[in-house]
Amino acid sequence: MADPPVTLKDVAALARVHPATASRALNPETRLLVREDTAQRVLEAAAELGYRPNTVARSLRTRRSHSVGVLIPDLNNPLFPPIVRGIEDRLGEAGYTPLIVNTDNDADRERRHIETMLARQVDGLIAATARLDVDPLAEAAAAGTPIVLVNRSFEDGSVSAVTVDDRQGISLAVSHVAGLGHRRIGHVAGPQNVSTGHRRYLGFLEAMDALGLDVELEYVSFSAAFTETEGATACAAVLAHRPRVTAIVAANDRLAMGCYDALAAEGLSCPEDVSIVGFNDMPFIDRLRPPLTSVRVPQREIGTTAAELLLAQLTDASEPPRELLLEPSLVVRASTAPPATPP
Amino acid sequence: MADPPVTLKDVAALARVHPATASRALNPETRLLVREDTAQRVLEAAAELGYRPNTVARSLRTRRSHSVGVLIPDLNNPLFPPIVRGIEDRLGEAGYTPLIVNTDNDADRERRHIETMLARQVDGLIAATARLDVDPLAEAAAAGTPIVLVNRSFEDGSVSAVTVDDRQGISLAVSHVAGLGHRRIGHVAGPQNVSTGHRRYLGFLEAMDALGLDVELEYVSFSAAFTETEGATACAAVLAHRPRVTAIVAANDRLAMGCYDALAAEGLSCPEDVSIVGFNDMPFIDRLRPPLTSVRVPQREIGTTAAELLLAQLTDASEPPRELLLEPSLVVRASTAPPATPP
DNA sequence: CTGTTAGCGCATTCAT
DNA sequence: ATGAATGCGCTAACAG
Repeated sequence: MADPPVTLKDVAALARVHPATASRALNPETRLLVREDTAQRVLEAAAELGYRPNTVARSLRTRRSHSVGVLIPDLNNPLFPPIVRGIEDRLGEAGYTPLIVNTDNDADRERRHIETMLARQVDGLIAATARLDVDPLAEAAAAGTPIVLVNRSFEDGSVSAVTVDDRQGISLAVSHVAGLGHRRIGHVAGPQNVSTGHRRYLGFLEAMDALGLDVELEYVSFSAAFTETEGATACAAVLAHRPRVTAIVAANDRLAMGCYDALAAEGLSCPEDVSIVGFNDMPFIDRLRPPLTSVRVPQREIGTTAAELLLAQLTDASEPPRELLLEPSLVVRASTAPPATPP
Repeated sequence: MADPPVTLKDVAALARVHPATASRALNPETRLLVREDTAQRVLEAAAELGYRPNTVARSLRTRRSHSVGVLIPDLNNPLFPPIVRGIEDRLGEAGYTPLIVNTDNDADRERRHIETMLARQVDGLIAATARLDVDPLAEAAAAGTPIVLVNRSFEDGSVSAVTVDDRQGISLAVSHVAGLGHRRIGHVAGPQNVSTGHRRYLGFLEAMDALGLDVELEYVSFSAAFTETEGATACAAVLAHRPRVTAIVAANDRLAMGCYDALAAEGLSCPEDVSIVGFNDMPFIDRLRPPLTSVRVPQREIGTTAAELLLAQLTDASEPPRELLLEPSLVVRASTAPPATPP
């Protein structure tokens, strides 16, 4: 059942060498220090015994765990799994293991998780959490832990970050509906204490301005969370204003779904009465009625890029922090159409 | 920047005790062995220095990593994140950390991941992977690693498992449409080399039989994967047969979505011409047109239960393997209705 | 109740 | 090219 695990010493004994030699032979980095044939003997002995190096012991000795903490708000949000996959795949290539946790964007949870991760001697952190107020991460960063932020950044640029160009994304959305002929364009904004919510709101103002369109304050409504019900509430507020908007850019897909609900409640239809654009291009969003036009973000690439940045820092501690901006794109579907002209 | 980390020895020195005493004072389990006031002194010293126990060193000494490997086919499949959350939350309460990996149901990937996890000295494994053929897990089980299977089980019952009662789930679906008056009921089955696909197919045959309904072989079509396109293909095959089915039970929601496509391609509508039932009750499936009737699986509970079973084994090695069957339920929405009676 | 001693498995000096 | 010695940080067994 549970045989005593095979250790380096066992391998060394079978190969009739000193454990130190076995260690050198087994480690690709140091194999050249060992004579070819003895190295071979060690390898064979290891294979025969089914030797599996004890990563824990190695970490204790080398002070590198080859593990990375990954902080995610909530894996149930379909936005994150692809990012996590990207991180996992890239880290895996480099021999690193991710420790994935959900923080629910809760400062306490986040702090506890960071604490246990540091106790587990993670070599670095990748954080996709989005609080702008309280921030346990900043402490870890200050303590010298290599960190890469995802979808957000620190004001002072002291920490590496990979973000999507939210402003450009919103600009794509606004330009699209403007190009269809819409002039009264509303915005169902996300919560402003979340970085994406805030940036997309700013992006909306900018984009409208750049196109020479006026932003009616009544055409902008803020939601308290990225949920359908919040989206519906905010959208209803926008729809109440006259003359009514003919297009709404939502700060994300779930808010956009809420917009669908609000339209339905008003007896309006999309895109005939109001065009809707979402953000994120969630899985299955193309199966809504109507299929949602949405800004696509390169989620997997976000993950691989973040891992890449972190690996660079882990490999070379002198690597300076870098901020990368990834490009979104627009996926046009059936929720947007030219505005109806009064008969 | 990177101060030398605070060790137990530092704490002991400040508290003017031996490191072993400090260790005892810091560990809740052994604190009672230390006099109240000295324990207090140690705690204060630890707090003052910001001591953080080195989990790696502890693991090496105690031979317990307090970590658990979690093998998931693919986090992008919305079925799994809730399960993972359940696992994470329950394990976390007990002081365990999950190591989550995606296997893509690929035997090689799975084997590699298991290998690195064992090298990292995980105390046990939770596996939600579903291959019925090749199986790297069995080896680990044989080697004495505590394992809990999710959504599948070994034939011999030698390993703990928590599964959903697929047969009952399908039975709920079949009974529902039968209760609406349907008699010609089809099944878009999943791949038969995946446990859920196979069990749901058997469940369909059983349920039909139990209701005294005949299974026309032409009303059953097997898909090669749980995807929309496969579902559409399989569904088209079923629809081709005359007299046409009036209801279809799909082996999961994505296949059901494919059924929607196939119906649309035939100019048929749901539920007027054909009722459709899915399985899993995926997020946002209620927002399809029509909202899909589906068998709901208690995903989070699957996770917590699996964690519970594993913790029991970790706490007491003599704990025998147990197989738990969780109950699904039916969520009725608008994709099912009584069959149309010919005018 | 506390100090002493020892060693978990490994990688890295330093000798030879 | 290999062996010997040492210690990463911690906890368990044994004294006292």
